[in-house]
Amino acid sequence: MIDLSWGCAGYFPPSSRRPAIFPRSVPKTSTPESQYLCTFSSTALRDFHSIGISRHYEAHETLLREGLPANHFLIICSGRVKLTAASTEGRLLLLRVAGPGDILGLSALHEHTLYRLTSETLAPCTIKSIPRADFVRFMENHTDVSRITALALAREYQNAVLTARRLALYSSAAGKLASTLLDLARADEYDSAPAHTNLPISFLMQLTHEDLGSMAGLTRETVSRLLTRFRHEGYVLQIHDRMTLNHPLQMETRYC
Amino acid sequence: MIDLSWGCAGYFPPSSRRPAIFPRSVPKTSTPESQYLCTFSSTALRDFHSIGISRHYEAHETLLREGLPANHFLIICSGRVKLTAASTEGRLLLLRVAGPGDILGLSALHEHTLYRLTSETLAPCTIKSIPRADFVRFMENHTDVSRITALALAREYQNAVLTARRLALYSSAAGKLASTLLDLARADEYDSAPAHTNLPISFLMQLTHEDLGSMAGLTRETVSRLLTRFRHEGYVLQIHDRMTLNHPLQMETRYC
DNA sequence: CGGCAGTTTGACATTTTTCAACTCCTGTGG
DNA sequence: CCACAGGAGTTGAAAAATGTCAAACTGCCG
Repeated sequence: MIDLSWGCAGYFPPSSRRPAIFPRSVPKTSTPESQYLCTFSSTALRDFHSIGISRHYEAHETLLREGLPANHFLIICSGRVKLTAASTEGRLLLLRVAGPGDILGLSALHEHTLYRLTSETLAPCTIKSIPRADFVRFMENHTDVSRITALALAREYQNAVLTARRLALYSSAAGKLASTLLDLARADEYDSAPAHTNLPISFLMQLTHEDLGSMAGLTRETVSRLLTRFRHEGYVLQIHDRMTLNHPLQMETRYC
Repeated sequence: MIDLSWGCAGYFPPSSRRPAIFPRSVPKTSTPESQYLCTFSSTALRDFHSIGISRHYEAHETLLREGLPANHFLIICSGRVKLTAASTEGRLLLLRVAGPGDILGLSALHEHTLYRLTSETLAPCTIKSIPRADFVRFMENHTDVSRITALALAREYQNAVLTARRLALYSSAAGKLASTLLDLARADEYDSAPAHTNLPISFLMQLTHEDLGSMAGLTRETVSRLLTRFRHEGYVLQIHDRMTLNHPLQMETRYC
């Protein structure tokens, strides 16, 4: 019998006052070709529960810290985790918000390296921690785990490239913010559909202006100003936590 | 007998007038634990030559193009390749210069995706092209290939994160350029040594100001101005193609 | 020698950051 | 129940920095 106590159910606690949950939808169908560790699609993963230690974390706890030796992999079973990099002066870069099935500490694939990102829970989380050596052995014994890990890494890589792109290529603040919003919306709405339609996209915006600034490389005030501008221009409609991008394509061609 | 025609010798053609080669030193010792496909350390790689097609490329040819379907992996056997992303207005982001042993097109790990970067030869190159499906099968049959690919991906990931960090966290142009130079120097000098000493670091700077600008997210003119400033302040010494960072640590704390 | 690619420098314009003040909302504790 | 503190969002004005445009300089190669 497969241990499902790691179940990656789609349930998330009601959003607290402090926003900060950016929901990436859980894969709709758990196909046999699943890309996520916690979905247990493969028989090879049956002994997944035999390694590592699972733990529950409260919101706003730090899991990994940038600069410390990378000796563990963490697998998110439930909850949301913020991945950031910090500068000495307190400036932050928010790379992404990870969810169930995501693997943290992938830097640890290389021996004797340091974590490059800090990860911090946004909501209560269940997270499995696996020592580097164990996970590497686990990977080598199970082709599937290997594949799933590679895919996770590839996702992280793509995301990092996208972030770098955004920061470097869009010289204007408006471009950076617009591209950030579009990425968030598309990541949320379609988890796989690549088609860029011009239909309005609606999604739960649970990041603060400050968080958005950290993603786009802007200050809080600039984000605020730009959002009101986008609103006036009809690109953005926001009701409470729900943000709608009315003309995604126009917005993209106009600013990006 | 192992086919060594893919040999990743450390030979690079004399630098052409147009600089642009950023030499990352080839791993000094080919340990049994080698991290590079082309070193043939593993017996499992003996049939590496049986798949894919090898080809020679001249300088300034385009190998992969951003936005096209990702259906091949390329493995650099010799030469240098520039990885860039472009915006619609012609702005460029130079993510890194890849060398022998590096794998291009890693986006292709996910099915039905597009290349996210354009790769372009900087010098004459020998490059092996492997269709997606073949390489994936190859990976699944050989644990070592799988491991090496994962490590390559992890390197790309780290690099992308570093780039994003640089672009987002160092708000001043000086910070961005300084960090770029430090990264280049350290990647060149020590391929593995993580120790950040304060000894002068000297390396072959074969990137144009424009290339540097593309890495740091700055314009050519700004790079020029900053370099003269660094020179006056004694941080940088440049004789022809050889650049020396005299006080790496001071430079880092001063600007980064 | 001419031409080209890369570099340097100046003046200027534009943009975003910075600093500061103010509002709104929520959760807490008296 | 109310007052208050604190986080988040908004807005304004001024400052600082980089981007833009333009022109001249350098060294190399044919």
